Amino acid sequence: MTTSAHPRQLRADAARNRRALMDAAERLFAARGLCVTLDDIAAEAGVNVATAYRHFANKHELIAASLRQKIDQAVLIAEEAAGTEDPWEGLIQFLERTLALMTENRALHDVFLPGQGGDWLERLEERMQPVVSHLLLRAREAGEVRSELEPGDLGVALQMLATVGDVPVAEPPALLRRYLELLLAGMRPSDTPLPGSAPSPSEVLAAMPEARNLSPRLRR
Amino acid sequence: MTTSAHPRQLRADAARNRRALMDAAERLFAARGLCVTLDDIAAEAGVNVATAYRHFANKHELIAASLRQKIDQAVLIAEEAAGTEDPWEGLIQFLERTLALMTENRALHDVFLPGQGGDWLERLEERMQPVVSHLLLRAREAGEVRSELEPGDLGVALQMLATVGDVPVAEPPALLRRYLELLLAGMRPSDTPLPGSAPSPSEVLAAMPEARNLSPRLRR
Amino acid sequence: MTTSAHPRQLRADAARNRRALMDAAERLFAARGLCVTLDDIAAEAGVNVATAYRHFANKHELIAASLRQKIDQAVLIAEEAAGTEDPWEGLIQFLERTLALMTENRALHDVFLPGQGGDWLERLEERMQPVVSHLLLRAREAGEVRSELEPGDLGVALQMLATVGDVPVAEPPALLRRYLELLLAGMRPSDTPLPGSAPSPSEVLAAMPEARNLSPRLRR
Amino acid sequence: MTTSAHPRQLRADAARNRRALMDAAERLFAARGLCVTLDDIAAEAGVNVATAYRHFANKHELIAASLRQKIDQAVLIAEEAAGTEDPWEGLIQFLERTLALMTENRALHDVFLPGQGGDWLERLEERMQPVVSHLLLRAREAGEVRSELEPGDLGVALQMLATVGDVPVAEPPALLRRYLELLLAGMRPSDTPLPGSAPSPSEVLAAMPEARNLSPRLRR
DNA sequence: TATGAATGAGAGTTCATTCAT
DNA sequence: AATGAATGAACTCTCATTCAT
Repeated sequence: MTTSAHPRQLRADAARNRRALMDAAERLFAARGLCVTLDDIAAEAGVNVATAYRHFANKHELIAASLRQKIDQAVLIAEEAAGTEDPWEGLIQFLERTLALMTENRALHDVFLPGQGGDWLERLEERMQPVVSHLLLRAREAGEVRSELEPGDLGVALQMLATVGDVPVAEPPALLRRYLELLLAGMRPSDTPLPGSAPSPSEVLAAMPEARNLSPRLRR
Repeated sequence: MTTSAHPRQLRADAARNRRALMDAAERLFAARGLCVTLDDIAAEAGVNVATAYRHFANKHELIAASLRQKIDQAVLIAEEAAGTEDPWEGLIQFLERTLALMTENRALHDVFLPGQGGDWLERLEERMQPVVSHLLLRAREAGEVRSELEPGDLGVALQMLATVGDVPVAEPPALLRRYLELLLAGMRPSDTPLPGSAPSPSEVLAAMPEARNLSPRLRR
Repeated sequence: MTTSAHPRQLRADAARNRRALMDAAERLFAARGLCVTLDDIAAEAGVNVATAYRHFANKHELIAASLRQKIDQAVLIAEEAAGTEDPWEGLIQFLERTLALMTENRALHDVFLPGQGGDWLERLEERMQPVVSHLLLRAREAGEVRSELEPGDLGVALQMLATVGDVPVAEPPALLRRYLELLLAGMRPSDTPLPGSAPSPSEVLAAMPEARNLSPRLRR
Repeated sequence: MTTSAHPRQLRADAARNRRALMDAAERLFAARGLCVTLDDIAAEAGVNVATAYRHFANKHELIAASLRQKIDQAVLIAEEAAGTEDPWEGLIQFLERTLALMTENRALHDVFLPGQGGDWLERLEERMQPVVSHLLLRAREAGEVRSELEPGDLGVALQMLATVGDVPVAEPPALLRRYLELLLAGMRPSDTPLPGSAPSPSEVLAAMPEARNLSPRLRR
């Protein structure tokens, strides 16, 4: 029922609509969370709901698309951080900027994802994994962080820090900085190694979504 | 009519139903979050929805009652931890057990709180604050943790760790343990002090609620 | 299921409760119309809803009982008016005082009555009919009113005037007086007789109820 | 979204549905009063409730729309009556035809009107006032009615007569005619003037509504 | 292809009435 | 006889999704 095999190139107006929808979704998700109505998003984009359904099979898909976009930015951030001279600074920069990206959009860390959207998660993993691994290995080899620290740990750290963004204080960035510092301190080499092992990147990703904030309707 | 003003003694069957409702609510909240419908809760409890409304003025009240219960347990945990010999062990025990409590019930960390229910939050703060302060001061004075660590930091740490509970791994407790250890390492005395300052306990509490997972209907 | 054949004499406390319920009903109906809940009435009376159901088979019965009471007063008013010296003054007095009774209680003229309650209507008719007839005949014979005026016309006149009570003016009685006077002027002997004929008293009574203001629930 | 802001041209099927809804509403309001449920109206119209909500923001809006329609007809009637040769006949025609309109639809005289809908009431007054004034002044100047009769009196007269429509007789029009005649007789010039003064038109209008027959839910 | 319109399946809440103590 | 508690059937309104133009 969906446009079987979208041609690579959309008609100009269709592409414009798609973009308008994604932008609207990003704005509204960021402002009001995932519970905004598709009607609202369509209205914000200046198109009809049905048009939204021509571009996205359902609300999940639109959310996924909105996130995918953010994720592209995240990959970029990681790559830039990996290009830094100092391994330790690179790590910090990666965490800080990714965090900023996440907290800009509340949808990004209380998000969704059931079943089918999974593919983009995997593609994310493919792209993210090598650069984050590199970022971390560099730091490990330079003796800046504990040797048992794994890429998955960084993902969890980001998730945990994103949580801090919900605390209503006057200076959110300062608060984030405080707990980032706390975690960084914990990551430093130590005599007592961390127990257990990090989750795999795909497990971390599966957590991010975690279906929070979806209306019951979508849980089914 | 409301929860608070209930007569001292309920009739046997009413008490049974009330208990069944709270248990059902706890189970479903824990399993599916706060977005479960009252119909579902009532069904799970084996009573009619209207019965739920006899016991709780509205959905908020039921949620509040369910949480209040958990919170009593949390206070107890903190008190027991404060009774421990070793300050460091006490801190660990407090964090571990509170965390277990929180992860048992997903409602507890994506919870709510609109308007009038606010009173119990404050009562929680009143009861929790002194014992947690004591717990932390002891550890600080014993030189076990950084001197700039404040009670609010423990609250944030709990929130962050609760997030970890959402990561879908085979051994959730092991994962929690890993990141608890990471945070504990970060809390140890250090030459580079943490920047900024901790949020006040009431800010931390206000974050816990954060209206996540409430059905849009209840957001109003 | 109802107390089959209530003994003439109720137990003292039962009688007290019945009275309390009727009084409460009268107060609340007068103040808020027939849409008040039985729970509210019971609460106002200081008893439980179930007690209300012991005394009255359903809400209709309570309403009926509440009205019956008013109607007894109406009969009394008619009898006193019939005892007046001047026929014309008697008529006026009857209309004025009955009107006052009706407007005191908004339930009385936007009231109800489905099926079974009908018996009291008939008993009302039996008692009211002769005295009103007498009141009117006297006035007709004295040449004070048109000869084609019938008892039913007075009923209709009362209904119409009661409507006036709903107009929100500073001086409701003055307004009533104005239209009473208008109707009285119309009732005076005239060369052009009124067309048609008056409804029978029972038709007038059936109109009074007229099921206005009953919640859909009761319409069934 | 609301009625008022509808695009000039509805699509054919939407217009059909809108019409069906208004017709159904008119039928059911006329037959059972304003307490009918939207579900019932939608069912009668052969559409889903949600469709009703697409056309009318809520029950109030539907009621208002239904009445507005009737009111347009009422203004037309008044204008035609004002165009009559004979002042007295014009007055009679106005009352008779308006009455017929009102009794056709019981919603019209036990109607409502909360808050924002108020504008149409005022617009009604603006349109109705001048023509009714003219109608009455003509008759007064021609010596056909008492000189103290005011426009507001006609409004009250209509309300009172509409009440008569509730009396369940074989020939309702004949009954109405009888009491119309009674009131007309009372309006004729007389030596004893009417006491008090007429309510203002807006007071009369405020009475028409009077929130009768609205389901408790809507009373809020 | 994009739109306006329609829809079914709830969600939260209320109330007349009945059951069990 | 009176109560506390329970209930089922509504009622208003919403939303993700599909149909028809």
